[in-house]
Amino acid sequence: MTTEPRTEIERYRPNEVEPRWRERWERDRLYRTPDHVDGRPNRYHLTMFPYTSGDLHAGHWWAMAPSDTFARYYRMRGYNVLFPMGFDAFGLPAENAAIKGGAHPKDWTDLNIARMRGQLKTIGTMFDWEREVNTSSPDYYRWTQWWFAQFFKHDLAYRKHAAANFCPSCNTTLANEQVIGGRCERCDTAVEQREMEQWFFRITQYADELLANDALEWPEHVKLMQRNWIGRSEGAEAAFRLDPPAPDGTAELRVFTTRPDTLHGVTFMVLAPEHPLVAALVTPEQRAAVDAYVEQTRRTTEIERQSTEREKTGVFTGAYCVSYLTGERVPIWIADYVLATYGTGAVMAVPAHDQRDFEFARKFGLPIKVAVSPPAWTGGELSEAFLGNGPLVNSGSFDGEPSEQAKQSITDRMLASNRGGPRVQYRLRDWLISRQRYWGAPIPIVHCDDCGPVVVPDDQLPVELPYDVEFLPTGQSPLSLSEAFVNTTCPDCGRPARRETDTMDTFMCSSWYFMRYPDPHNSEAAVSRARTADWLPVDQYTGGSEHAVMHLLYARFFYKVARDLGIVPGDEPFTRYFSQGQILGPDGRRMSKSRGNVVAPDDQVQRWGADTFRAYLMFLGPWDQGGPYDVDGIVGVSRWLHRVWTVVIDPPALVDRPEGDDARELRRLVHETGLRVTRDLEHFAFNTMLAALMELTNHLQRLRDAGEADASAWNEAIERLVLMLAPPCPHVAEELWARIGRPYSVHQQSWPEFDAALARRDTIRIPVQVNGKVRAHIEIAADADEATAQAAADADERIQELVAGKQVRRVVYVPGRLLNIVVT
RNA sequence: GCCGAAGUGGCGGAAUGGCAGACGCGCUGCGUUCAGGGCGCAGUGAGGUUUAUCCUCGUGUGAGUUCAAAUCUCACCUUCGGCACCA
Repeated sequence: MTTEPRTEIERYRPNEVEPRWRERWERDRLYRTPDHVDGRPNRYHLTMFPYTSGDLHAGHWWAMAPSDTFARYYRMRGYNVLFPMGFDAFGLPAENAAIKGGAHPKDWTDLNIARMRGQLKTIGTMFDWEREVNTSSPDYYRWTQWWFAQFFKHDLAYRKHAAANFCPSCNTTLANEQVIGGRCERCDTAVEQREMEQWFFRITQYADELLANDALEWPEHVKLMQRNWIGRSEGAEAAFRLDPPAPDGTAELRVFTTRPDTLHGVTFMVLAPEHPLVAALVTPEQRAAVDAYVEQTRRTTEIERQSTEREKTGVFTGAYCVSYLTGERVPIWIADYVLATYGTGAVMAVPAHDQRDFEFARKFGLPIKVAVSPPAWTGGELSEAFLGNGPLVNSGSFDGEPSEQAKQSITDRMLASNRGGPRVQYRLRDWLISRQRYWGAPIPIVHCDDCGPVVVPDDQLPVELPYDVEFLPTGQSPLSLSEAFVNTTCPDCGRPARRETDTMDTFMCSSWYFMRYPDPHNSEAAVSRARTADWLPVDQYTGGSEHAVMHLLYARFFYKVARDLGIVPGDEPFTRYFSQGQILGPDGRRMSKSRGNVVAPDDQVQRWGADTFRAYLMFLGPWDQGGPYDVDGIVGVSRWLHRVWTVVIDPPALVDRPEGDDARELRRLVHETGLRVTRDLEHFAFNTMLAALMELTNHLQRLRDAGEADASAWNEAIERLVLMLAPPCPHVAEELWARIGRPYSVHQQSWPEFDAALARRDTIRIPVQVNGKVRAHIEIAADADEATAQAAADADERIQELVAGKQVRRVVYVPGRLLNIVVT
C-alpha cells in the first residue's frame, strides 16, 4: 500500500487543546443551567456525589465520564439538562484522619473538597458548579437538622435503647468497619455491645409503599434486592402463658410465626439472648450458664449468627410456658440464631417443620413432634424438617385440615380468644440515626428535665458544630466534652437544659441532597416547592451498585416524607436509575492505597488527555459490570482520537461524485453508525458506541489513504462524526468543530438525525445451514423471500452435495438472518 | 450463611434464541529516514490435512428444551457487590 507523500500535518495535542476549551467554557458559563429555557424542556440528570476522601481516583472518573456523556447527549437532544455536583462531606474518615494526628476534620475536609473540585473540573463534565452543595457546610446541615425536626414533629423519630460496638480500651464507640474479627482495629481489644439511648426513624411505617417499586424504571435486580431487604412476610403473633409467671410479673411471651398451622408441633421456645425477658425468666440454677451465653453472643456478629450452617448453640433458661391453644407446657431456651431485632425476638420452635429448630432439637435432645403430614408419611421419625404443606396431624380439632387453610383457622382461633392474631412482619428495621461521633450534623434536640426531649425551633438552626473540640476517645460523644455546646436553655420553658450530643448518620445528608440542587442557596427553606416542581423527580440517576439497597431506600423514604409534607411532586425521587459496576485495580482487586494498585487519574490525564481517559474508561466494558483497569489498553483509544484528528483536519482530495459507490457506501455507513451510536447511548452501552465510532473512523481513514472522496458525503460524515464525538470527548470535539469552520459551540448543537432507510444495505450475505451447521453463504436481496433464498441455496454446489440423496424434513428461513435446511 | 450479579481467545470485551470472538490491547511477519509511547499492510481460539469459500472441537461444570443455545430451564462450581455504624 503506497501512501502519497504528504506535507507534515499538525499533531493532536490534548494537553494544549483541553485546558484552552475548559477555560473558554468556564468564562462563557456554558454549563450554567437556568431553571427555565424557552423551547427546551427541563430534565434532571444526577450522578452520586463523592465522599470527600482525599484525591479523586479512577473510580470517580468511571462514574462521572459516562453519566456526563449521557447528560450531554440529552442536552443535544434539546433538553435543558440539570447536571449538578457536590460533596458528601461528613463522616468517619475525616475524624480518623484527625485522630491520627492530622488536621482538624473540618480543615481536612475543606482541603479535600478544594482539591477534588479542581480534579473534577479536569474531567470536562458539564456540571453546573454554581449549584454545588457541601453537606458539612452549616448552610446545608442546617436543613439536615430541619429534616430531623420534621421527622420528630410528625412522630417519625423516636428514642429507644440500642446496642453499639464499644471498645473498652479506646473507650469509644466503633463503626462495624472498625471491628475486625470481634476486636478493635486499633488496639485489638475484644469489642463489646453497649446499650444506649438512641434515635430511630420509623422507616417501617413506609415499608409497604417502599416495597411497591414495580413501576420504577430501575434494573430489575436492584428492585428485587430492595424488596428482599424489606422482606415482608405474613403470619401470626401468638401469645404463650408463662408458667410460672416471671418474677417481675410478666405473664405472657409473644412470638411471631409464618407457620401458625404448625402450632401443635411446638416443643420448646427460643428467645434471642438479648430479649428483655431473659433476665427476669432465668432460674437461679441456670443463671450462670445463661449469663455466660449472653456474654458470648455479644461477641458474635449478626452475619455469623444468621449462618444456617453453623453448629447450633443455646442454653436452657429454666423457665416454661404453656400454649393457650394446646395446653402443652414447653421449656424456654435462648439461642443466638434468634435475633432480637426481628419479629418479637422470640420464636416458637417447631423442629419438625423448621430446619434450624430441627438441628437445635437434635443437638439438645428436645422432642420433635410432627404437626403437618409429609406425603406418604407413616408416622416414622423425620431425617430433616418437613417444610412443605400437607394435612394437619397431632393437632386436635384441626387434624386433616390442609396447612394453607389451617394457617387461617388457627390464627382466627387465636384472635377469637385474644391470644394473638394475624400480623405482618418486615425484615426491614427502623433506621438508627444516632452516632456517637464529632464529624456529623448535631441532632437538634435539647434535653430538659421538665419538658423532656425538645426539638430546636427552626429559627434557631443550625445547631452549629463547635470547632474547638477534643476528639480523643473518652467514652463519650466528643460533643459532650464541650461545655459551651452542651449547656443551653430549654426552647420551651427557658430553664437550663443540655443539648443532645450525638450526631446524625451521614446517610441522612445524602438522602435529600438531590432535593437541594434545584435551589441550593435558598436560605428560607430546605427545598422550595417552586423549584422542585421545575426539576423533580430526577429523570436519570446513576451511581455505584454498592448503593443499590441502603442509600436508595433511605432516599426514597425521605422523598415520601417530603411528599407528605407537600414539598415535592410525585411519589418517587428517581424515575430511572442505572447502577454502574465497580472499577478495580489492574490486579483485579478493589483499588486501595495499601495495595498500591490505585490508578491515579491525574497521571493518566497528563499522559493521554482527559478525552482519551474518559473514552477509554467507557470503552473498557459494559458500565454496569465494572472490572479491572488494564493500564496498557488506553493507547488504542489514543490512536483512535489521533486518527479522528487526522481525517478531520487533513482530508483526501474532495471531488464531486455523489452517486459513486464509495459515496453511497459512506453515506450508508454514516447513518448505520449514527443509529447504532444513538441506540447504544440510550442503553448506556458506551463501549459499543465507541466501537461503532472507531469503525466509522477506520473507514474514513481508508478513504483518505485512497486519495480522494466525494465532497458532500465526506463532509457530511465528518460533521456527524464530530457531533457524535461531542458527548464522550467534549474537548477534541469542540476543537475539531472549530477547525471545520463551524460556529461555537459544538455543545450547543442538536444531535443529528439518522435515517434507517439510508442505513439499509441492498444485498446481504447470509449463512446457509444444513442441520444447524453453516455450510455455505448466499448473497441475496435484503428483503428476499424464502423461495428466492432457497433457490440461491440450491444453486450452491456444497449444499447440493450435502442434501443429495437425503430427505428434506424442514426448512427454516429467518429473513435477514439465515436459512437452515434440516435433512435426514 | 442470606439477598443480588457475573463467568466467552494471551487480555478487556462483542454477539440476548440465528455465521461465536465485532472493536481494542498484546503478539508475529512485511513495508516505511518513523526521534515526541510512530504510521501502514497482512495474520492471530484449539486441533486436523486434502492448505480449502475445507473438516472437527470450542463460550465455568453437568444435564435438558429447540431446526438452531454464549443466550432459555434445572443442578453444581468459582468470583464480585450488599448485609443495617465505611460511604
